[in-house]
Amino acid sequence: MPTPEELAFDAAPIGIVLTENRVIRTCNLTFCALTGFEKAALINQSFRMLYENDAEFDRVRDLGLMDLSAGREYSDMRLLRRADGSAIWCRFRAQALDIAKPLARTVLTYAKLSEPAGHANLTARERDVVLGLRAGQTSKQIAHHLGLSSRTIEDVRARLLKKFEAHNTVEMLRKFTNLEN
Amino acid sequence: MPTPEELAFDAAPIGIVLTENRVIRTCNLTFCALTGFEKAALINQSFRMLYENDAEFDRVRDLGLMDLSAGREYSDMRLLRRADGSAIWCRFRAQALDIAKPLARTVLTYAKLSEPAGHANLTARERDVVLGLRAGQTSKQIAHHLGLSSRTIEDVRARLLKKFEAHNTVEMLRKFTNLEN
DNA sequence: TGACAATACCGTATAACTACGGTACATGGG
DNA sequence: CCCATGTACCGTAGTTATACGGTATTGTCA
Repeated sequence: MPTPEELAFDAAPIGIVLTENRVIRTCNLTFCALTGFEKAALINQSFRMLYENDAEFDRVRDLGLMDLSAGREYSDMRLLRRADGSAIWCRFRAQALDIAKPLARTVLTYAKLSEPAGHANLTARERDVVLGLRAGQTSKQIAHHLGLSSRTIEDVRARLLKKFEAHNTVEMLRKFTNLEN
Repeated sequence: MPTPEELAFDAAPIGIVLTENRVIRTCNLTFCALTGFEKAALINQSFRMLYENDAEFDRVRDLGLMDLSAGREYSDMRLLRRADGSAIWCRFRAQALDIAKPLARTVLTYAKLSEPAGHANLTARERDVVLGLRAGQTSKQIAHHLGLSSRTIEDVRARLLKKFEAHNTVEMLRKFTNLEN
């Protein structure tokens, strides 16, 4: 009988790995499915097995150390080597448990990159403006907040109205909220 | 003394939530930090508390049902409401534990959208080409595989060389691998 | 040597996003 | 009634990515 935490860990929509000094201590089923390895083939193995060669393995080590040592998460796009030798693009995230010894215990997540991202694929600027609109700000207020011309905000708003096939902001925000109809 | 799975669950670089019929059964510390709520304030509460209003809550329910019922993960970009009333943009992912009853037990993940994404911010097309190059394919072979002109692949390769400040493919792939120097 | 590959340029073209200028019109509140 | 706001157009301009055409040079391998 698994605990709720174990359930969530194993069935999470992304791959999760706990490493100790770059040795895999545990991983979830999603990570096994991503890599194509059995869980037993991963546990207590060096992460080296998921890299092409020693050089690659050595170089990635120092990659996010600065962020991890500062308690920040580290993230990049990288390839995950699968059991059959193929590789898939993933969004990689890492978080250190002890910022004094970042590699002593690290939690890594791998999420397959799908890119089209589905329904509302908003740009960073569009997300800025949606945030302002939801807060009830006028174009001029949003513009001031972002250091832009209010004219530009109106352009972004027009693009948002078009993307959501809405005729006014209220309708757009409603359609945004349910992301469908 | 937490198990390795509990450690990985709590310290994962993304927020993880287990819901049962849209009631939060458990979540990790990262999700608490994202929302600004204490864990005790979230457990056994309806997910409703993380939405602006009932209408929004009702509408998002059916959003990814088709994917979840098919055993696929569902993913979109959405806002997460925080305890202080502010909202942050997240990459949202959902996976059903039982595809017959998708909402009975669902694991949700929330990852803050940072966008610049760090070091090598490759486009989908650039990732296609990197995959081919790593497999030792020539431009013509990659082009054929992607249904494009080999000339276009050469353009993408040129862009990759520029992005990585490399003078040839081998150097580029080396710099790509360690994502730094 | 001759074919093929990679690199390095030249050019064109389209699309999306960003950012700004102007004008016009409707609507609602002080 | 005026002014602010939102919506809807017109325009320009720059960037990036995509996709393709050409040519030229170098280098390697059979």
